[in-house]
Amino acid sequence: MHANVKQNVIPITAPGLKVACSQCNLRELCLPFGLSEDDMSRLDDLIGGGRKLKRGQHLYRAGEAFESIFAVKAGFFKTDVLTEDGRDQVTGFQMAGEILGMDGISTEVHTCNAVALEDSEVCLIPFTELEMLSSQIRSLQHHLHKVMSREIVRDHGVMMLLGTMRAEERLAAFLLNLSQRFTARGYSPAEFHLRMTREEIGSYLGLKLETVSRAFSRFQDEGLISVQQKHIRILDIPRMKALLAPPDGRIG
Amino acid sequence: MHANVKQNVIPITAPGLKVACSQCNLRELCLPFGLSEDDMSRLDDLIGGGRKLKRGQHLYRAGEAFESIFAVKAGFFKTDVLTEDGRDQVTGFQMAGEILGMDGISTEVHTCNAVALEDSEVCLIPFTELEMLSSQIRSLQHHLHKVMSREIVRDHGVMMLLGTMRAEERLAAFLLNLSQRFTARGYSPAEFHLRMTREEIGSYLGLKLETVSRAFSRFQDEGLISVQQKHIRILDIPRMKALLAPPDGRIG
DNA sequence: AACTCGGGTTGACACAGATCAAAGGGGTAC
DNA sequence: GTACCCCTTTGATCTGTGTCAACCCGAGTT
Repeated sequence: MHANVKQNVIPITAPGLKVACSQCNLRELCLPFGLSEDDMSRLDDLIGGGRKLKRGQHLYRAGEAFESIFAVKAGFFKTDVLTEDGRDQVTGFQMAGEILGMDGISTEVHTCNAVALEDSEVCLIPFTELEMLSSQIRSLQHHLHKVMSREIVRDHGVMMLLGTMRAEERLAAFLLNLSQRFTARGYSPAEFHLRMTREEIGSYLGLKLETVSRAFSRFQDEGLISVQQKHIRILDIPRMKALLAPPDGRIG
Repeated sequence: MHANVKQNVIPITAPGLKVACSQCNLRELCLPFGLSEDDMSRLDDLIGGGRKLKRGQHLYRAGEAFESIFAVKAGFFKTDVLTEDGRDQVTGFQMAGEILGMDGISTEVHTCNAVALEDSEVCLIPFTELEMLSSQIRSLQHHLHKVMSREIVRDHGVMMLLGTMRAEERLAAFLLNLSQRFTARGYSPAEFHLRMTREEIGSYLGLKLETVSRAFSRFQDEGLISVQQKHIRILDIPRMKALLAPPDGRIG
C-alpha cells in the first residue's frame, strides 16, 4: 500500500540538494538580504539542508518543540491555528523567500500549523545558531528584526481587513496582495494559479467558502477578473484597487 | 490659556524621573526579564528618560520616523492603523510592562498610531542602541526576539477572534484577556476599569459600538458581569470562559 | 442648580453574509 | 479509460450585526 500524500508525515529530507544562499535566486527577498559574500557563507554554514515536502504535508504542527525557522525555497504554504473547540483560522499563505515559524520563538513551542499547499522545499534555519551568528553580524541581526517586524505589520493589515472590510473588498485586497507578491518574484502580476481552496481563502478572509465563490463570480461578471477554477487572471487592476477605497471617499 | 489635554502634542519629558530597570516593579514583565543585575544596569544606561503623556496624547503617529521602541511604565495605550479612505482599526491595547512600537522596525517608519488612553508614562528605548547591546547580551537578544514573537502570536489570536467568533464570543474573549493581564500585574481578575470607549472596543473587535453595548447589556442580564459605564465586574468567570467553547463542542 | 456635551443604551428595521441544499466539473487513482 | 471524490458554483432562505434614530446619563462648566 502506498503512503497517501495527505497522510505521509515522514519528513523527506534531501541533504544532498543543499543550495548555498549565495547561489539562491531568492537571496534578495530572503534572510540573507544585504549580507556580504563573506557573511552569507557564514549563514550558509548554519543553514541545514533543504527539506522537501509533498502537498498536504505538515512542515510543523502546533505543540511541537520550536527549534528552527524556515525559509520557503520553493512552493506554497499555509499557516493556521485551531482552538480546542474546533475553530480553524488560516493566518497566512507563504511563498518563496518568505520565513515561516517565528510564532514559535516566544514559547519555544509552535503555536500554529504550517502545511505545504503544493510540493515544496524549505531551508531549515536553526534558531539558536541564527541568534549566535546574528550577534556577530549586525546586518543579519537587523534584517532578522525587520523580518519579524514585517510579520507584525502584515498581521495588522489582516486585522484591518477582517475588522473593517466587506466581503468583496477582502477578496480584492487578497488578490492584489498575491499579485504584488508574485510580481516581486518575477511572475505575472495579472495571471496566477491559486494554490489554496475557496475554503482556505474564506478562512483567511473571515468568510465562508460560498461567499468567496460568489465574490469571484461577481468579479467575473463585472469583467474585473476571469476565473477558471484555481486559475485567476486580473483583467482590470486599477478598478480592482478602486474597490478598496469605497465610494464615500475620504471622510474626516 | 491652559493647554487642552487632548490637543497638547508637546512631549512632556521628565528626565529627572528616570527609574532604573533594576528598581522597576515591572522588570519581570518587561524587556529586562531574565537579565543579571550587571546586564540590567547596561540596559539602564541606554534607556532614555521616561516620557509622560496626558490622556489623548500621541506617543507616535503613523508616518513618523522610527527610532525607539517604548515600554509602558504606567498607564494605558491603544494602537490603531488607518487607511487613506478613512477606515480605522484598533490593533491593540497596551498596559504596563508591554512594549510599543515594534511595527516601525521593518521600514524605519511607524505604521500605526499610539495614543495614551489615560495619563501615562513610557520608557524610551533607542532601537539601534538596543540592537548593539543585545548583540553583546545573549539573554537580552533572546528576550527581545521572544517579545516580538509574542506580538506575532497575539496578533494571530486576534485574527482568530475576528475571523471566527461571533459578537458575544469576541467580547468575552476580550474581557478574559484583560482580566488575565490585570491579574499578571497584581490587580483583581474580576473587577477593573475600562480605559477605552465602546467605539474603541468595537473597532478592536470588528464590531460597531452599538453591538458592543448590547453584548455588555446581555451579559449583565444573564448575570455574567455587572457593568456601570466603564467599571466592569466579572461575576462568573467560568461561565464566561465557557462562552468561548460553543455548545456543539469539539467536532472534528 | 441648570446647561452642555460626549459617551452609552435601547429600539426598529435593513441587509450582507451565513446556512442549507443541490447539482456540476475536474483532477486523481485505479 | 473510467469512476469517484472533492472542490466549486448557484439558488433559496435565515439571521446576526449594521444602520438609523431617539433618548439617557454623568461629568464638567457656568
